Amino acid sequence: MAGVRIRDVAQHAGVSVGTVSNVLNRPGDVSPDSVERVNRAIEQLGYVRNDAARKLRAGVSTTVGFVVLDGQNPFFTDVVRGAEDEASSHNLAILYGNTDEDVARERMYLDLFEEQQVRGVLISPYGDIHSRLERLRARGIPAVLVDRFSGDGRFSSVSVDSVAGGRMAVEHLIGTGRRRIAFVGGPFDMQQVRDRLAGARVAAENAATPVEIEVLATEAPTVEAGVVAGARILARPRGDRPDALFAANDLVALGLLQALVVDGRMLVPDEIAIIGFDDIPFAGAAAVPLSSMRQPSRMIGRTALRILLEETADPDLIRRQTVFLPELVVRRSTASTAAGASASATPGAIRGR
Amino acid sequence: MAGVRIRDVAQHAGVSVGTVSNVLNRPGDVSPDSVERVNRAIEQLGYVRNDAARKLRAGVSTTVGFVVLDGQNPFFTDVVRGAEDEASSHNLAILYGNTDEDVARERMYLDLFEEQQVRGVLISPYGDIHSRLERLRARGIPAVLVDRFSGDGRFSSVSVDSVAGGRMAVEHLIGTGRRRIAFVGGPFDMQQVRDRLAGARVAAENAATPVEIEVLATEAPTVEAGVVAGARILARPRGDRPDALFAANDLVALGLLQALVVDGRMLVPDEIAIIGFDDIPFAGAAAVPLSSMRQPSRMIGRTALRILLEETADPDLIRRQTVFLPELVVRRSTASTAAGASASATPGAIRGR
DNA sequence: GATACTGTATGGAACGTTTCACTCGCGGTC
DNA sequence: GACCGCGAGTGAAACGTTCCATACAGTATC
Repeated sequence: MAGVRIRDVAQHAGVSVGTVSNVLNRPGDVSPDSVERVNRAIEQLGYVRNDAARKLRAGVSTTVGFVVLDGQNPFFTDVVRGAEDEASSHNLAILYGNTDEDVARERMYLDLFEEQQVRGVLISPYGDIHSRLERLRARGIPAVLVDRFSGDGRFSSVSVDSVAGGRMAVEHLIGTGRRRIAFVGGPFDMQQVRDRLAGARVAAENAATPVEIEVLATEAPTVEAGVVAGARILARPRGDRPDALFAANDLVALGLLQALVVDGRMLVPDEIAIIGFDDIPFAGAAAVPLSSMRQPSRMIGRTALRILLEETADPDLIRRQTVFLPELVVRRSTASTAAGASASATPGAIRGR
Repeated sequence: MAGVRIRDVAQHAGVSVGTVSNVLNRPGDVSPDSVERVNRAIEQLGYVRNDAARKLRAGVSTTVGFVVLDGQNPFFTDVVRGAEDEASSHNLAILYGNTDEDVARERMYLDLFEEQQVRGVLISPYGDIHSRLERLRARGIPAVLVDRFSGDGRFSSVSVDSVAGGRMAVEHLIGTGRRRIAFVGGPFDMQQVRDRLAGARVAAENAATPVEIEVLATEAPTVEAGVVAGARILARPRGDRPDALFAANDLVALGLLQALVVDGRMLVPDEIAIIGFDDIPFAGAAAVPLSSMRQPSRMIGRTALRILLEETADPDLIRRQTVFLPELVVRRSTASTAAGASASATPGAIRGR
């Protein structure tokens, strides 16, 4: 179809096929004169390297797979963006797969990527795929876990310290005077969800005055699930409601926010505070600007890809867990009740008429 | 590296290499008995097809490229999701590239995808790449434009009628009693931006009472640019401000919304109405829930991929432009001044205390 | 009984690159 | 002047599939 092969270039430039290949891959080993002639021929004929043949013979791939848990989540699109930046600087393309928390899809993409013989796989895992990843590695395809700590150290990982994040979030809530705190999120087979709750509990236990953490499980960490959970909270008698919500991520928090309106009156932050996790770009633009735990998402992507490349270069490289610390970003959704009046002074705060 | 090749499978199953290949590709042509034996051997040996070799020989690729203008924009992540769904049902993987409105990146990804010999390319173009795409097509790689109408019909395209959308948006604004309308967006070398403005002008001209459309150009269709534009509007004396803003997309609209707060008082919708475009999931969760023109984003992705596959099957297929009509979604950000009091009855509306 | 046909299965060529063992010329060294 | 080493280039094998021409056995047709 394409028509112009390396052989044509060689002929046109008056050199052998091998020399053209050398120009392409190790220009230093070829005389400047030949390099020049070959490059001109490539230019003139519009030659484009056939990656399939290259991959077949050299066994080296120019693509990296990225299996993402939730591609709609701005946090992940940021992570992907970081990985993409790093990848493009190495002339790699990204094979992208969105699992939407579906084990079957996850497996499908890993199969697909294995057939493709990608250079490596970045994955924010959902199901238990350790053995699947081991098999990939046995075939020379390393994997790096993204947004998940690899507890047993079998794989390198890049993540944020969710336990610390959970602790910081709840410490902040307690610091603003909240005492009846609920954790809203799920499913609990997601490591991050468990960790954030665990951190929350640590903060609760360490508090000077006793604090209880109630758990409101959601089916998924999505806006819709947040809305549902918010409605359930509203359905309770007033005195029985929590006075602060720690959402497993910003999507859930945004859903809660949407739901917590009674008779046109927004309960946040005066009756109920909300803090999310991720600090997605939309958190600050929400109905009530959302406090959140910021993750260095692009950096996570970049770092993960870099580690992946190091492991492709040396498969026996010792695994390492990279953990970033999240950063508390305070906005109006956790303004303390006492300071409620002064909240209107907060930039970007919204006071109704 | 992988180790187990089709030859091993053949040996293990006691058939020839050709037969295994037939089982893999045309199981109907092989006796049930052989199919069974081969499949068992594949299972036992853990054989995985080498896609590079397959692609090299058969000349058929199992990946599709998707070059996206702005991967952070939820509209595009939705479109990608739609394409991905369709792709995975054909056992295709998506090579993903985010150009971020950068001509160099755009070209880089097209080069990369050409080397990869993808089955086809889905692209929301930024620069002028018609000739580049023609060349791809000449090499057997068709392309379908996404979110952009192909005026000259050289390529198939899937998009939303931006002119109609712009018209509907401004008609709505006029219907709520606004008269001094500004269009906020840019850059104007983006087709969609131009079209939306053109539609807005049509609505303004058709209005019973004369309406002026002011144009506030932004550098990019982003939240940040929206914030900047909003600040510029605020800087004007009150009487000189528009009473309605039509933003080129929801990101810009969200930025405007963030900026339009004076002394803690939100000017939207009472003094200034805002309507966006795309109806991204976060539009409804914004500070003031955002009216917007909804695009069937997933459907756009699905459709584009389907058309692409049809064109790979028959390259001489006549090009076609698929255009969806956007849908007006009214929320609080365009509540009419007169009806302002009743706005609190709108579900999800937020009234301050 | 010869012929044609059908359903299966086979072996080997071909896809376009990379890589490796090799050749060739040339200048330097003993 | 024989030998060595080196830089530059060559030619052919190999990567793991797919596909095609072919073979073969069995059955239907005349």
